Amino acid sequence: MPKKITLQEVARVAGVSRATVSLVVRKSPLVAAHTREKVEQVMADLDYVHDIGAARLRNNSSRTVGLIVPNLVNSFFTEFLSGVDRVMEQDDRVVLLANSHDDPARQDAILQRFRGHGVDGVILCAAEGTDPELLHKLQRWNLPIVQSLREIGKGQTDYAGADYIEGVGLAVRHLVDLGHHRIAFLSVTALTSAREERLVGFAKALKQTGAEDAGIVEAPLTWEGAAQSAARILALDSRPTAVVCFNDVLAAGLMLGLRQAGCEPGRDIDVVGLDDLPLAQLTYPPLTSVAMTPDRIGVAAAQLLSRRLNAEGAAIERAIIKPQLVLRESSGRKLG
Amino acid sequence: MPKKITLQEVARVAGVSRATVSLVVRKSPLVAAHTREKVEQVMADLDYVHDIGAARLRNNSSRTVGLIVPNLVNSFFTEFLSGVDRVMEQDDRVVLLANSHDDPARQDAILQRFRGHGVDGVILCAAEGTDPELLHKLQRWNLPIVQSLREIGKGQTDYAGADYIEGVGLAVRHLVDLGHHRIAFLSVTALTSAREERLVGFAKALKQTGAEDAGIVEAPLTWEGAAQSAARILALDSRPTAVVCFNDVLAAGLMLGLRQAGCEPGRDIDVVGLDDLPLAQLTYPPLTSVAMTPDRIGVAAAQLLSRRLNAEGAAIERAIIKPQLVLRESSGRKLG
DNA sequence: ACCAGAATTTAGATCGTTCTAAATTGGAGG
DNA sequence: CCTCCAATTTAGAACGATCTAAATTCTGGT
Repeated sequence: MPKKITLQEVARVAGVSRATVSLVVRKSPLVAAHTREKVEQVMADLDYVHDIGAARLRNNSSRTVGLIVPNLVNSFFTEFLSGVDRVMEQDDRVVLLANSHDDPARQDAILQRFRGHGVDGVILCAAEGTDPELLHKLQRWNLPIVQSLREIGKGQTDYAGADYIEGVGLAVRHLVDLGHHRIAFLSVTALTSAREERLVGFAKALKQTGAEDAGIVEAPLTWEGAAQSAARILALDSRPTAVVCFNDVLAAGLMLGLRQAGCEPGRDIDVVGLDDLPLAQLTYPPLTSVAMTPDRIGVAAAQLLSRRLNAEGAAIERAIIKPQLVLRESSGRKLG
Repeated sequence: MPKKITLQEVARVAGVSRATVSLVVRKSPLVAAHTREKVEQVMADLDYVHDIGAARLRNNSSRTVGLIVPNLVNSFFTEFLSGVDRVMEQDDRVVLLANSHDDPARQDAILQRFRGHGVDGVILCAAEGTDPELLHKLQRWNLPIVQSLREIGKGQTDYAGADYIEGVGLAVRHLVDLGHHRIAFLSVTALTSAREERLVGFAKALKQTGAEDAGIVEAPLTWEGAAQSAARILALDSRPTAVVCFNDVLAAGLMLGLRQAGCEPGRDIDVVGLDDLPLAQLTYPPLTSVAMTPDRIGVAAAQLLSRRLNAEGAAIERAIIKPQLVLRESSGRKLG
């Protein structure tokens, strides 16, 4: 087993001091051009790798960030993840990924683990039921944090998210434009800021347009759950002519359930989803949805974190991505 | 800014030496019960966090593994990822995630970055076109590696994957059982072991069952590409009565394209996918698919890596997950 | 040739841990 | 009370980098 190549070793071969090699590694302008060249040559020859862990010990920057998501099966989060990764790679940082499974205890454990690994900062999509006290703890730990997609302790940290109030508004206004009056909302049982925001958006849009709230039905966040909720939606006192759904997965499940109940989505009842995941194009009928571009949110979150890592005391900032309505066939036939 | 709590500090407060605290942290049986208790109390009081980076510097184990995937939008990979993460969390390791975007150069850069961060090992889903020489490089670097889902240099490293030969076989046999004779295969353009394996499986299954190869059509790995390939499939010399698809995304796209061409999947032509992603349940008609349980593959890959990290010189091992046919409505009506 | 000041280079301490080898403590047996 | 051995505890040197402050080498101007 050949021994590890260290700064020391490179220095010896290049005939300079450790400190000089260190400067070269960090691309300091202090070192003379010809020395730099020689050292770089030697580094290449010896296949030297800069040990970032050792460096962090001294200078306190691990070029590492933690990312905590509540879930890895929903492609909304994975697209988000993809956006984060892209920016971090560009920034030459590495992403430590962890899945909280929407469990605050697990989330705590993950944060401790990340702390132990010396991450420079964390992007957090808070687990359902997270105690807002967590933010103070992070502050005490001096761990820079950006929240995303879900927010606890509104406005206390940087935040990147989508404008779901506007998103639901787009959906409702679209339906009203088509002539709908009685609109239902298919929500979820999980208590997150994501849910609250959409409900607020729904109420607001109804008031704005004068449409009638045909009822809010809750389902677990799976397509099966949504399929089962179809019956409950069809049984609402004032039967809705259109349904806005918490997200595309629920919308897809709902359409399945509706069709099983003999009610054809897009003809007998209109359905609109939120998020515009790829699957929205593959359902039958293709699903009208409001695009939330999770990858762009991921990019925004990553940029917010980079900014904060570079400028310690920067003011708290929010990046809210504007949603966009994407018309497909689950809604759109003009009504009477 | 309160100064960082270190072993030294804990030792001072507890009235013991640094070394003793270190032993407590690592749960060594050497330390006396009452000392251990006192030290643990102090650690809790001071909110001490074990600096794993510093530890690694001395003992060479970072409790960190790298995971490289070629893609983060395909939910096959994210379920895989989810499985890996679960095992690693249990094992108290942290996952460094990176996306190679199927680009070998980027993949190289990622490996260098991981090396700099001192990962204990890597799980690699090799990018398309990766030079098999890479394996030797990794060996020289002394970096333990497990390949998964895609394999370069067959049999040279641990590998976890699905049995796509058998998977395609299940699909074909199912179709033949239904009475199909002329079966086409919708493949992809990307040159990976994943593709080769399926083509082998297709050829083998045809021979086995005596069914006729109605043609192999290639599409880019997107549902749009697959939709466009529908026309080409319908125009094959010997028009197929059933199509087996590279994966569910292509199958879903294909069904869309077929329907646009006035050909109803599940009635006029049967379609079978591979992978059984969640979306297979949401397409119309619901897609018959062969379940590859990517999360289980992820679990297997993670376990292989753990094993290797614990036992340096272990023999090379392969974990091949058995596929399972899931019947839905895109195939199944008995033919003449 | 000499000197000030800029441009480079460097020695040595330090980051927070673990390792090695040795020191200390405590009991049992004589 | 002393000896010996096992059970604990510890001092001090690593690990591979960066920082500080000081030393050295270059300049050009006189």
